[in-house]
Amino acid sequence: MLMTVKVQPPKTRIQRKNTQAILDAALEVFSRQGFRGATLDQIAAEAGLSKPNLLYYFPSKEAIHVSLLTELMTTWLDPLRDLDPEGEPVEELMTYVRRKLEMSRDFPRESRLFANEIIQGAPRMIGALEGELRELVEEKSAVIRDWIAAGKIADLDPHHLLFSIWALTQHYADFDVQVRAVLGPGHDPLAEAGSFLDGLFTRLLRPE
Amino acid sequence: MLMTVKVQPPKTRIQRKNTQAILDAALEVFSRQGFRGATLDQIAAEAGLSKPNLLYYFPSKEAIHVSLLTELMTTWLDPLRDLDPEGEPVEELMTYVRRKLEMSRDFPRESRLFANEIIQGAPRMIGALEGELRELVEEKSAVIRDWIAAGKIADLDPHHLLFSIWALTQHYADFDVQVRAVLGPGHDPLAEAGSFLDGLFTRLLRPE
DNA sequence: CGTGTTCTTGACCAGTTGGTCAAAACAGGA
DNA sequence: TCCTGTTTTGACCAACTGGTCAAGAACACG
Repeated sequence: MLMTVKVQPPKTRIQRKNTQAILDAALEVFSRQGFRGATLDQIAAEAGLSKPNLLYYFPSKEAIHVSLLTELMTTWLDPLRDLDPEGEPVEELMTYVRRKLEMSRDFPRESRLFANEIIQGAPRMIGALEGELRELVEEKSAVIRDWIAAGKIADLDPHHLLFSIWALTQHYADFDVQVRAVLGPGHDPLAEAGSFLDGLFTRLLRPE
Repeated sequence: MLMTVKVQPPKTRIQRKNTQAILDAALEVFSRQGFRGATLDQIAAEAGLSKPNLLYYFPSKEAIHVSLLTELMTTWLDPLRDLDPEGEPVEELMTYVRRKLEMSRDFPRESRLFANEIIQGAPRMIGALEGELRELVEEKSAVIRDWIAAGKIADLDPHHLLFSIWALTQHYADFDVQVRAVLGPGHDPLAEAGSFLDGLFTRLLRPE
C-alpha cells in the first residue's frame, strides 16, 4: 500500500476550519476558566461540534491547551523581539509599550490565558519561561543597559522596567472587568490607558 | 426548651480552629486553581479533614469561596482607605504603594484569589466592585485631584494612577513564577521591586 | 456511479465531583 | 458516672468528566 508520507499533515479545508474553530473555542473557555475549570463539553458547544469530534482533531484536552500555549508564546514575544538596538531608545521602548497595549486591546483572551497559566504556577509553561523568555529578556536587558550607559534613557533596572511594562499593559486585559466596574459607563478604558501610559513612560524614561 | 438565641453563632474553640483551617486550605487551593478548578477533596486534604466534615462547617463549596472573597474585600482595601487627605500628598501615595507591595509579599495567595476571580469575570464579586470599591475609588480620586490642583503632585489621571499602583504591585504576587523564571536564582524579587517602585513613583509623582 | 478515505456521532465507560445521611465518636457539665 | 449536644465519618448518590469505539454520513475522485 502506497501513501504519501505525512511529514506535515496536509490539512484539508475541513480540517483547517475545524481545528481553528476548536482552538478559538478553547481559547474562549480556557482563558476564563483556566485549564482545570474548563470542560470539553463547554469547548465543544462553543465550537459547534460534538465532543467526540473534538477528540478526532486533538488527542486530549491537554493537547488543545498546549497547542494554544505554544502558539501564544511565539506571538506574545514578538513585540519584544522587535525592540531594535539600533533604533532611537525612547522611541523603541514607547513603541514596545504601545504594541503591548494594543495586544491587550485586540487579544484579551490570549492575555488572560497566559495570566491563568502563570497564576496556576505555569505547570505547562515553566520550561518556556526559563528558556525562551528568559533568554530574550536577557538579550534585550543588555540593550537597555547600553542605552542607559549612553545616557539615552533614565537609569532603571531593565528587568523591572520590563515587568512594569507587562504589568501595566496586561492589567487592562486581565482586570478588564474591574477596570470597567471602577470607571463606570461612558469610558473607553483602553483608549484612556493609551494616553495615560504614553505620558507615564515619557516622563519615566527621560534621562534626568 | 430554652436556649440562647444564636444571633452570632457562639463558635466553640473547635469550631474556630476548624473553620480557620478550612478557610486557610481553601485559600491555598482556590488561589491556584480558581473556583471551578478546585475540588472539595483537595481542600479537605489540605485542611486535614474529611470532606463531609468540611460540609459540616460550610453548607457548600460556593459558601467557602464567598466567605473568602468577602473577608478579602475588606482587608484588601484597607491601605487605600487609609490614604489621608490631610497628609503630605507624595508621602501618602508612596506609603500606599509600599503597603500594597507588602501585601503582595505577605499575602500572595489572597492576591491570586482576587486575580482569579477577576479574570474569570468576577461572577461572585461584580457587586462589590461596582459598589464598595467604586465608591472608595471615587472618594480617593477626588482627594488626588485636589492634590493635583494644589500642585502638590504631578498631573496624572487618578483612576489610572490607582490602576497603575494595583498593576505594578500585584504583578509581583500574581506573576511570581514568571518573575522568578526571568530573574533566575539569586534574586529577591520583592526586595528589588521595593526599591524599583520607590524610584519609579518618586519620579512619577513629582510635579514638574 | 462506485469506492476508499475522511468526518461525525450516539452509546458507552470508568473515575471524579459536590453533596447527603444515619450512625458512631466525642466533649463537657451536672 | 450519665446525658445531651457537638463533631466526625463511612457509605452512598446522581451528575459530570475526559475519553473510547464502532458504525454511519459525507466527501473526493477516478
